Amino acid sequence: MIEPDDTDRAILRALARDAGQSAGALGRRLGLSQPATWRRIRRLQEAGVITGRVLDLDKEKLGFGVTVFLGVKLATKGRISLEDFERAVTAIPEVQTVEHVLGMYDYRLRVTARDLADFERVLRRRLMTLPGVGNVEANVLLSEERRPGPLG
Amino acid sequence: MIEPDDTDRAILRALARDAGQSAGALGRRLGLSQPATWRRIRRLQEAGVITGRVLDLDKEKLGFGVTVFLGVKLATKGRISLEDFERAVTAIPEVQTVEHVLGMYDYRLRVTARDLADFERVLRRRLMTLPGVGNVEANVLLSEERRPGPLG
DNA sequence: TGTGAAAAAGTCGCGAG
DNA sequence: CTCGCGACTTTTTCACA
Repeated sequence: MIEPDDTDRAILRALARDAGQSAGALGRRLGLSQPATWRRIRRLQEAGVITGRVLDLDKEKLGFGVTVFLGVKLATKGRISLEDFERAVTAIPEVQTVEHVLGMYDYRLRVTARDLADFERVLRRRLMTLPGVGNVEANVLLSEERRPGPLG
Repeated sequence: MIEPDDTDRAILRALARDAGQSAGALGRRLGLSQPATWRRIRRLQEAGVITGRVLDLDKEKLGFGVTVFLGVKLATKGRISLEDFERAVTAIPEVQTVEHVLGMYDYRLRVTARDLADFERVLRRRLMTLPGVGNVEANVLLSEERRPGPLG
């Protein structure tokens, strides 16, 4: 575990809001020179704290208006079963996120489809036929708000 | 809804993998000139398809080793109740994501804490006291894999 | 759309605190 | 060990064909 100081935290906080801003503008706001700011960002990258920059896309405008969360309970839970399930679910392009969890479900999936008819197709032909699936529960996404998190 | 062509989709696909790469390098790979690539990116931004660039952080290295998903069922579901709940939950810094969903639960929350003891504190003092909460179900995150999604 | 150029940002080395 | 300064490189951004 790494120990970023307050300045690093301020940088992460700012970049978490908008990763597109320049190190110079950020440094000016923090009273730091551009190279110093840039060096800290790179240090955070090399330390593995920043693992990457990702695009935030409006999926509705791309024609994917339906997002469904699936809670999956496996029927058989040997090690082979877990690996089989993960390999099979990873091959489904509509699955955006695979979360292995502890609790009422074994896996939680985030699935994106063009519409409900498209989702039904994915559900019936790909998801329900996944190896080892016991019970499946679905929640349709109405709206979502992402927040900075504890370090923000 | 927007109609991006194949080139736009290739750009989005590439940027979804790594939003940090330059328009020039991307254009070279796609056989497009640098300004043309950049103009397409900016057009996608202005069209609202690209809503932002976000940092991908390793929360464990920042001392937040525990992520828990909460499924929340409200006891009372009037419009006022929803707004009260959303306002209260948004004020909790440990809550990273608030998803309003349809199904077995009314809301799904992604909560980050330093460890299980810290999570218990948040759960007892902040989450269980949220207005209108009926039933709460928790899943502890073991591992997570994000995939490019349908357009990737 | 491509080409070429200006402006801005990123990158590295050096000396100071 | 980190900062700031200056030079150098790359990228972004714009004007024009």
